[in-house]
Amino acid sequence: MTERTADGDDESLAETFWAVAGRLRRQARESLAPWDVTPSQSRALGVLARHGELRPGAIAEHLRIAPRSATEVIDDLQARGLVERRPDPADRRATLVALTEEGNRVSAAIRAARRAEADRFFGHLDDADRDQLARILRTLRG
Amino acid sequence: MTERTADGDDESLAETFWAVAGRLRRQARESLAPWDVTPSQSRALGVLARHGELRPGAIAEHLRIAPRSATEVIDDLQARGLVERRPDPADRRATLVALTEEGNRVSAAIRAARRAEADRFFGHLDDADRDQLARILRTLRG
DNA sequence: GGCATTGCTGAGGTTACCTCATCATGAGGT
DNA sequence: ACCTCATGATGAGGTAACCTCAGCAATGCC
Repeated sequence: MTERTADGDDESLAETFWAVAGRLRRQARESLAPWDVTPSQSRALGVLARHGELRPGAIAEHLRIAPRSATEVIDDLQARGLVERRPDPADRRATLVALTEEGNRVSAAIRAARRAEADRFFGHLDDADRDQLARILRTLRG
Repeated sequence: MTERTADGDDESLAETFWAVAGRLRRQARESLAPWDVTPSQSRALGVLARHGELRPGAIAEHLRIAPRSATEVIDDLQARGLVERRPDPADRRATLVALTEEGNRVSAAIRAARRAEADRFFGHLDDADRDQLARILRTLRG
């Protein structure tokens, strides 16, 4: 049985997975607090930092969320002055989203913080386990 | 580079982890649809099925959420007739939550469905990888 | 009998998603 | 030129799953 403080409930892989997800989510939120940026916003910043200016639809694909949801994230980032929208010269229906100066700065800072956070979180694992985990997760990501 | 359909964004472990979480969440929701039960409700049912009647606070601990949040989940389950509350004879402040007949039936059915879902999801992995993953996640769960 | 503590819940808020409808533009046919 | 369908973004509105903070009743302790 091995009851400890808040359980050993283990059971399914999924169960354990969600427990870990919760922990990670809390920690991510906390580690991003200094910039007043939520986890999903920081993911969007990451995509922009890596790929340069993109259309909302493309951002949605990268984040694997619905286009409408990307609009929302972009709205928030724009409100914080971290990104700006400009018309796409190639298609007047479309919009291009790009990091602002500030967005670049914050994005870089966050990148560092996220790395530290990840180290703190995944640091309990040795290198071999971290590699295993990465490989297995990539398989599951589909 | 290896751009495919919706990216290879890989980057951090955390990033990949969330992508997997999203997929798992969607699939869980879908596989529970026949019973009109949400994932978190099904987790609560699981706890009750495993431990028998419990107080809301204890359920919260098992689920690793705030007590107030457990109240909410229990409300929903009660509204669907899957659990019932009764006064705790040992402490009149407290309440005991127990599965109803229906709750037992549904809980069993869901247990099966969840297993099938997990097989579908984690089935892409061979046994060794599944074990690795379980072990590593348990480490991270803390 | 006071007094802090515990167990639960009301009120209200947040995050991160979703679908569906709408509107402008673009691309293709006739 | 015109009509039609597809596409890009967004408005409106909804949901799940959490949270905190405040309040009430019952307990435990001195």
